[in-house]
Amino acid sequence: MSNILNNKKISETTFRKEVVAIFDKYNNAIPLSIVEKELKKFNRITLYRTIKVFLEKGVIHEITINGAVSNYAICKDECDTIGHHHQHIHFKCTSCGIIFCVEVDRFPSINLPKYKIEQLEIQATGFCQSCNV
Amino acid sequence: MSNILNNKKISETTFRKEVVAIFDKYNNAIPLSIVEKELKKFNRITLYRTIKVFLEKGVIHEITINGAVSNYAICKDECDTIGHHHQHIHFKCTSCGIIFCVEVDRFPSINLPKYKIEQLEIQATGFCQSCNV
DNA sequence: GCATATTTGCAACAATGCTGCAAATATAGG
DNA sequence: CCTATATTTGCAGCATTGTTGCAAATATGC
Repeated sequence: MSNILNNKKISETTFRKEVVAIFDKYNNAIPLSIVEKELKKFNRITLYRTIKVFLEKGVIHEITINGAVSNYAICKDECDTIGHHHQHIHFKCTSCGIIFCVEVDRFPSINLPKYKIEQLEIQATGFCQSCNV
Repeated sequence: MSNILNNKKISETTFRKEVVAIFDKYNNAIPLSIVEKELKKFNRITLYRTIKVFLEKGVIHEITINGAVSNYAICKDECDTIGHHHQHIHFKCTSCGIIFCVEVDRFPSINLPKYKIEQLEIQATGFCQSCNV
């Protein structure tokens, strides 16, 4: 269990460590409402600011599928202040609603003649293993 | 210029026709703020409800990239109450901020062993033709 | 052209998110 | 380990975004 806050040069506070622990506990993306419920002592403003800092510093990344509420997940890859560089797919189960970050062998590449693509984000919806019975 | 409201069995009102005309005018996706500015007589609540109906009936589709404000674009494909079925890519220019629906020759397909994919949404960011100089 | 169904607009409210400022906490240097 | 400085937290208050109930206005079907 590496110290992600130290690694990303973010000062360690009780609150931030607690938030990181919550993200570590889940192996899927979660919305702020879940973070709120898991926090013992919860302050809306501080949470918003924490999330903002985490996003900027590459601790977590944001997943917004189809206008629904944003979900967040720990960045496993080498993300930093410069940017996020994910090569996984965001999968949302239409049955249970959970959003997963799914690693994939070969990440598709796309070429658009008139556009210069710098980042690709692939969002899939369907049924997860638990719901696909 | 087909009558999209009639086709999708939505009653025609002055307001709705005006909103459709605004979407027709742009050949890229636009946020609600632009729709508001283009409307002569603009009522927030009615606009929200109109957008909701248009989304449900498959007149427009929603594009949310990276937690930013949602953009909307006319559905060119066969979308209806059952669902949206797009085979194009959503491209956001990081320079001008405009979001385009870009048709592509072969739309990628992805296979995830543990998941059953029903829909794929591909979002690209980078530079559009105008900004890539 | 009229009766019915749908849509619009108002008031009021709910959820989400941001800012300034003072108190509390963390970090760096000795 | 202790102090000075920098950073973070929490409060009050506000801005934006989106929703609901209800009555008036408008559209549709016959």
